[in-house]
Amino acid sequence: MPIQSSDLCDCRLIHRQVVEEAIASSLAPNEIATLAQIFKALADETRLKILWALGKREMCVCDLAAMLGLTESAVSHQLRLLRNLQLVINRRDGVVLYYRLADNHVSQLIRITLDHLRD
Amino acid sequence: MPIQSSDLCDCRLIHRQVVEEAIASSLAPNEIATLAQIFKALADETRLKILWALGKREMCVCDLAAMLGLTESAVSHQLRLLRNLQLVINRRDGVVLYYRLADNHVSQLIRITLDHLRD
DNA sequence: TTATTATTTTAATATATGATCAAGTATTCA
DNA sequence: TGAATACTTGATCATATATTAAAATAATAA
Repeated sequence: MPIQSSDLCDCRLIHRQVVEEAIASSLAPNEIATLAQIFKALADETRLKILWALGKREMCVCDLAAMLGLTESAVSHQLRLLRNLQLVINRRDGVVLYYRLADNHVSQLIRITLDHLRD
Repeated sequence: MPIQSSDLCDCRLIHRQVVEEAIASSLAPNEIATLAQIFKALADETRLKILWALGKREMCVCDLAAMLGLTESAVSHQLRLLRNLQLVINRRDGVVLYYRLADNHVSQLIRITLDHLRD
């Protein structure tokens, strides 16, 4: 089914083949969605600070709240988001929940991006 | 100036030293801000698709709009955001503006993140 | 100059998001 | 059992964001 310029935008389609190739080599919808989710998780200063801190050692919610100067509730909400994306996991010791990174992928991503910024 | 638990959160400060070390090894505010900005740019499906496509070749606004099934205006708004962050640059050829990636850092980031997702 | 095309910009709107407050749950210990 | 502690959850509010529509710019060609 050929691309109809009228379907696509209100200007003349300048480079039809370029558009077709771009569509052909585009990422799968679920890949785009997952990528966006991961980057969204990193696109907030509070979550970045949490992830950076957990990259060094595990911490409980109260410690994170103290570090960030936020309520435990605010931190807990963010941790839930990170938990749902399986970026962090926790272990319980009595009443205390200790959070840590699920793996080192996120740490790596932050570090790589930092390196890019710094030059 | 020592950390006062009353300043920090409404629970007892469980691991004072952990908090102090976390604060000491935290990223600079401007680094956090810039990181968040970069990840925000990547945290949107439209912008991801644009960046992915521009990673292969330069494209004009109309082509991108056609590829995405969006208005040129919507694409132009996103391109301005990416331009402001110096992630993309453009060149003019007559009436047409061709956009391309400013460098390959962003492409790398997306590729690295994709690799992480895939395993 | 005037018309046309490609793009940008401004304003408006609808949705998403982050923090707070208040209430609820889970675990420990007296 | 009941109080205290650590944390979670749900509701609310204010702000941020993505898209659209309409008007404005910029370059070209007639």
